[in-house]
Amino acid sequence: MSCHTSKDSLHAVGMKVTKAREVLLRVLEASDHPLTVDEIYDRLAQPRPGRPTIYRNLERFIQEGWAESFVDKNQIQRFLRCSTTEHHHHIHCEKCQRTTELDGCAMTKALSQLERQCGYKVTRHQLQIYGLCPGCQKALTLK
Amino acid sequence: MSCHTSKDSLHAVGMKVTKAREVLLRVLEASDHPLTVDEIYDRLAQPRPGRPTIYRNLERFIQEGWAESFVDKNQIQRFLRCSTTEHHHHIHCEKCQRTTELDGCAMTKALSQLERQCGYKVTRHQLQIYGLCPGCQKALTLK
DNA sequence: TCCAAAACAGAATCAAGTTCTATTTCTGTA
DNA sequence: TACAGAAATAGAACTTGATTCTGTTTTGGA
Repeated sequence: MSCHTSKDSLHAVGMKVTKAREVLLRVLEASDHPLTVDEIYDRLAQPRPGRPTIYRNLERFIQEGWAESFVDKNQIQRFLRCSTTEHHHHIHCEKCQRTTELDGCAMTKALSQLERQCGYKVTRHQLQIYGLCPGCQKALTLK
Repeated sequence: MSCHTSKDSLHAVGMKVTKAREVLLRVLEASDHPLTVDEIYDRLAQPRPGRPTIYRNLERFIQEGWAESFVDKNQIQRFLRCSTTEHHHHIHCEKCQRTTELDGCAMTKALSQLERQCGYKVTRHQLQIYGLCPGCQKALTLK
């Protein structure tokens, strides 16, 4: 039984194991949708890390590929845990906010075609996909 | 000779023709890359509209489909003029910041395939593509 | 157990963006 | 051309997400 996943991960990349880091990873993992720093803050039991600590560590997590952030439509940064460090995208349910990690990237072909069309050399891209999750679709048809 | 394009556009949608709006549209049109509100502000001759006026009108322009905004990596909102109200994307040069409007959307097929795979009903998406424009590629190979 | 480096706390600060109210500008009508 | 009502602007004040800074605490290897 492995109760030490986060500890091991932290060690593996040479980061010290601190309360703040363990609890932050736990909060991110427990959520099925991306969280703002305020939401993370509210979910932490006292005594809890301060906001600067939260920001600093989330930044580190992103560097390691353990998490991603994006800016939502209210211009607030949201953070979510990723289960893979491979390039991938997410789909967000517009109704319940649930976020699902997608396998791989569906755009590779379209992008190489694009390169030929516009003359640019594509280096990277960001894609946010929004929709209705299966559960919310069902809820709508029942009305 | 049509010197009244912006005036006509404003009338067409029932917006009053004001100095602020004309000058804002002109600044957006004159730039080949997306501008922050501060950059727009700096390009306006005095007496110039205040920041609230700039934000308010850019918002209106976006509603009309005349412009788009996105949040850059420093979390600052940037605005760019669009030549079409059709759904489309842009590619940004990472070196010179130039932005090019792309024809149509290359993702339609990939998204409907995605729907079948993940069970979500896709409602909308955002795509930012980054790369090197033809000019900057050439400049690199000459070094 | 001890020590140096790393990490944290918390107040202060920064700055993008918004709100609010008084004033000005625009445009249709006479 | 003058007027009136509606729309828009000016500019100060405010909100708030995010960062900086300094002194203190924690971590982990020796």
